[in-house]
This record gives sequence, structure tokens and C-alpha cells, in this order.
Amino acid sequence: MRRTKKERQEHLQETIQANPFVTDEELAGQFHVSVQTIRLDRMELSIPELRERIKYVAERNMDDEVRSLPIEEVIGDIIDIELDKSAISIFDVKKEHVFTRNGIARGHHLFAQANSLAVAVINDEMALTRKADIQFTRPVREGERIVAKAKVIRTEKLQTIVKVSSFVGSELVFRGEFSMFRAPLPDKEGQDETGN
Amino acid sequence: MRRTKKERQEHLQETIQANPFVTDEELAGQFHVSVQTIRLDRMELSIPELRERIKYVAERNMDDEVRSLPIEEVIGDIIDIELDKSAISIFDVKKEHVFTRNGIARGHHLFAQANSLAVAVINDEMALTRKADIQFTRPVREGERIVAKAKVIRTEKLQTIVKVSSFVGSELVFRGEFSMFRAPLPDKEGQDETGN
DNA sequence: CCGATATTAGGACTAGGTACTAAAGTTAGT
DNA sequence: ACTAACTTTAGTACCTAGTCCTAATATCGG
Repeated sequence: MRRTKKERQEHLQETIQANPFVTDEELAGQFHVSVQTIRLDRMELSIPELRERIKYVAERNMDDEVRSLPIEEVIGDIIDIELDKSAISIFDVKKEHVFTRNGIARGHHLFAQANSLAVAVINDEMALTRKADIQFTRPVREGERIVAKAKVIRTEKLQTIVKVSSFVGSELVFRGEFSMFRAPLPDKEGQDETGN
Repeated sequence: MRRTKKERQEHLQETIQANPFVTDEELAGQFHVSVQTIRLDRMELSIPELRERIKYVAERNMDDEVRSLPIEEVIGDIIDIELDKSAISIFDVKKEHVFTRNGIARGHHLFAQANSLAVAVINDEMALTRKADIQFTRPVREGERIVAKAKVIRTEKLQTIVKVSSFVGSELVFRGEFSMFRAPLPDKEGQDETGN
């Protein structure tokens, strides 16, 4: 049996923190006091009622949802390109590209920039990534500008090897070797009669 | 003025989707119908009441909180996770994920799903991708659902190897081995003195 | 015009509260 | 031991955002 009011209130705070979905009635049961006592406690601790708590949690979630998805169509701006030879793009790391926890850019954005560039440099109707071997050599932070440089290493029948190096200033932050599948014309062997 | 019931219900669905925090009364005002009509509509469309909707959103958020890294930064929906062991996520390929040219999903989306999953599965404050070795084994098309399965292979001091395999149905479409750098967050002299 | 469908109105009830008053129970101080 | 202060419990009225149900109108198509 919990004894003092203070102890109970501390415990209450923790309990609600851990599980905001608990009703006063449930809490009253747990602490062997009346619901009124729980309510007084909540007031003294300025803990809002169940519905407000839930709403608060939900609202935080909604904020995040808005900025969760987008990897834009074109990742980075291509500033120079010589088809089947080389290409350069830049990409500015903004708030939406980094982990909120530590401000470090999420890897897939660096990958996306590099991969997009590898696709763009190929002078064919179709270019698909088959394989990639990549390394993140230094974390990139919000506000930094990444310059990606792609270089076509060699081309075989249906395959092209592209190397991409990304820099922030003079520092290498990412390096990747992409094996791209290329095809002159989309010979649609698959039916599209489904409409989509 | 909206005319048919059907139109109104479609609009209703979208409205609630966009903002789950709206009450029947507000909706009735917006659509120039009575609250009862809104309630009938909700029933026909099996849209739960405001509080249930909020709760649902909040619960999704709580699930996230349990994990070390916030889920909103994950590409795809995590449907199962066992920290430091394995995780599964799904990702539906939509129009915005494919090349308009050929309807094939852009590689970086598959990468993003897999990489996110590799990050999520790691039970530490910080997880960064250091290296990845990936293969795209089959093109993925619009409308297909990708199921990514991550498996933690081994953990060393500061490094964890995660293998991710992505499937459409039973077909392997992507495979990757991620070398993740992990670390407990650089200190945070947290002040939780919320006494006021 | 009739019948079906759609809309509106109203009442009874619910959960999970707030706000308030009032009565007890408990504890401390002298 | 006795009073004052604090703490807990009880009970009432009221609130929101609904559910569930019945019944009365409106509107539309054949």
C-alpha cells in the first residue's frame, strides 16, 4: 500500500507518462483510492484528462506525418552532364532530410542523389539499377551542400558501370559503384491492359 | 452545394482522412447537412467516431515511441519488429515512385525502404549506414506491394550487419547487406524537472 | 401520385470527464 | 485530548461527442 500523498503522486505521474491511455477509474483501482482522489492529484500535477492526453499524442503524430514521405522526383539539381561520360549534381540537405534525433542526413537521400545521377548519365531509353556497392564515409548534416560526381567507367552490351563520389566541400561523404542495366527501347513484354 | 449522397460521402471520406480531428458538428456545418446525416454517412462508410480516430492515430504513435528511432522517419509501414533481431515492412509502389517512361519503380525507393528498416531494427539511439551492398533482382511496377524483411546477422562493438530481402509476392526483388554504425546518443543532459 | 430512398428531429443512454459542495477521516501541534 | 489543517471520499449537476433507436418529413424516380 502506497502511503503518502507525495509518493502516490510521483507514482501517478510515472504511470501516466508510461501509459497515457489509462482512465482515472483504472488508476483509482491500481492505487486503491477513489477516482476523486486521482482527479485531485491530476489537477495538482496539472495532468490533463485522458482525452486531452490522447489528443496530444495524436497531434504530435500528425505533424510528423506531413513531412515524412517525400523523396522528390529528381533528387538534386544536375548542373553538368555529358551523356555516357560524366555528370554532376548538387543537393542541399534540409531539415526534412535529416534524422530529428541527431541532425544527420538519412542515407537514402545520398543514395537517391547518386542513383538518380547514375540513371541520368546513361544515354538510353531505359536504365535500371541492378547492383550497387556503396559507402557512407562521413555523416552529412543539415545545411550542407552535397556535390555528386558520376563517371561512367565502362559499358558492356547491356550493362554500364558508373562510379559516383559525393562531396561536401572537399570531403568525400559518399562513394558508390552502380551497375546499371540499359536497354535501347522499352520492349514491353508485360501487358498493361490492366490500366494500371 | 454538394448534391448527391455519393458525392458528399466521397468528400467526407477525404475530409476526415486529411483531418481526423474534425467533429460531426463541424462536418455538418461544412456540408450543410445535419449531424445525423453525417453520422449515417460515417456508419455507411464505417468511419469511427472522432475519439476512436484520435486514439488510433495516437496509438500508432505510441508504438513508435517504444522503439529507439521514431517511425515517422521510416519509409514503408513497419508491420513487425523485434529489436536487434528482425523487422518487416511493407511499401506500396504508387505512381509517384515509378519512372513515367516505363512504370518501373525507381531504385532509391527500394533502397530507402530497406535502409530505413535496417535503421529501425537497431536498438540504439543512433544508427547510421556505413556501407551497403545491394542488388535489384527484378523490376518492381506500380501497384505492387513490396515486403521487406530485415535480419540482424551479427553485432560487433559499434557495427551491426543487417541483411534485407524485399519481395513482391514470393519473388525476390531486392537484396542488400547493410553495415550499420551504432552508438548511444552523444550525451544529453536531460532536464525533466517539469515541476512547474 | 406512389413508393423508395434520404434527411432531419428527438429521446434515452454512454464514457470520461469538469466543477463544485459537503461530509468524513487523518495527522500534527499544543 | 482537542482543535485546526489537511486529505480523502461522496454526491450532484453539467459537458462533449458520441451511440442506438424511432418517427416524421423531404426529395426523387418511375
